[in-house]
Amino acid sequence: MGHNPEITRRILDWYGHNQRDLPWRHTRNPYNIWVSEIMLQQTRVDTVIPYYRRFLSRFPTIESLARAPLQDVLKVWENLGYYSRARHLHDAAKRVTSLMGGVIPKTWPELLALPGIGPYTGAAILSIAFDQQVAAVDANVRRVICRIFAVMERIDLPGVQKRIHGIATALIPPKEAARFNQGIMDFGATLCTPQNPACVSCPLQDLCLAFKRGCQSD
DNA sequence: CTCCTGCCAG
DNA sequence: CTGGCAGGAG
Repeated sequence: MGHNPEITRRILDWYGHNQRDLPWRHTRNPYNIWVSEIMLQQTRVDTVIPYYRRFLSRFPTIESLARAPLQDVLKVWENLGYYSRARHLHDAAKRVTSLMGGVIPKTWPELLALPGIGPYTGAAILSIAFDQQVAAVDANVRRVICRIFAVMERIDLPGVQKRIHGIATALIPPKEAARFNQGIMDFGATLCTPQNPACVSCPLQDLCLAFKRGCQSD
């Protein structure tokens, strides 16, 4: 579909020089990655960091989380908002511990069956923690791809979503899904932003169809 | 599909 | 103060 190794190369290269030093980037522990991804839903990186640290120091393993009373979990989650995320996380930890021997599943259907894990979070865990070749497509990735490939259709149409996902998948370099997914997300979060993207300093400027057409705001 | 949640920009 | 966002649930 949109297989373009040059785009991939430049994103990886950009990421190599510009990646943010975030606590969850120092681990591949699936439980830690999972906690970070749940917290990152609808919540900014800067807000999440202290909660992530505190949560993992209180509940360092999935078993310790599963064992804890919900009230304790909610207490650590206090003021982070979207408390159903904490309830679902706790619920899922109990299921994994009691039904799956405490091992976080490595397959799409098993992961998606856990509460709080949808298509995005499932793909993030599979790629970042388990090195599987799946695209983790969040709002940042959608925006970046729509710009580079000048996807002008309404982004909420299922067919368009499918096409974006196909492009994202085609861009993943062999064996590097973890780095690429995080790279393109960082790229969208810090450079190819919703408003006022930094096109002047963008390493993809000459390949970006939206820039070429002067419509990066659409 | 519609709804939900809190934050944050307008 | 309103409305848009964003990912998942129902």
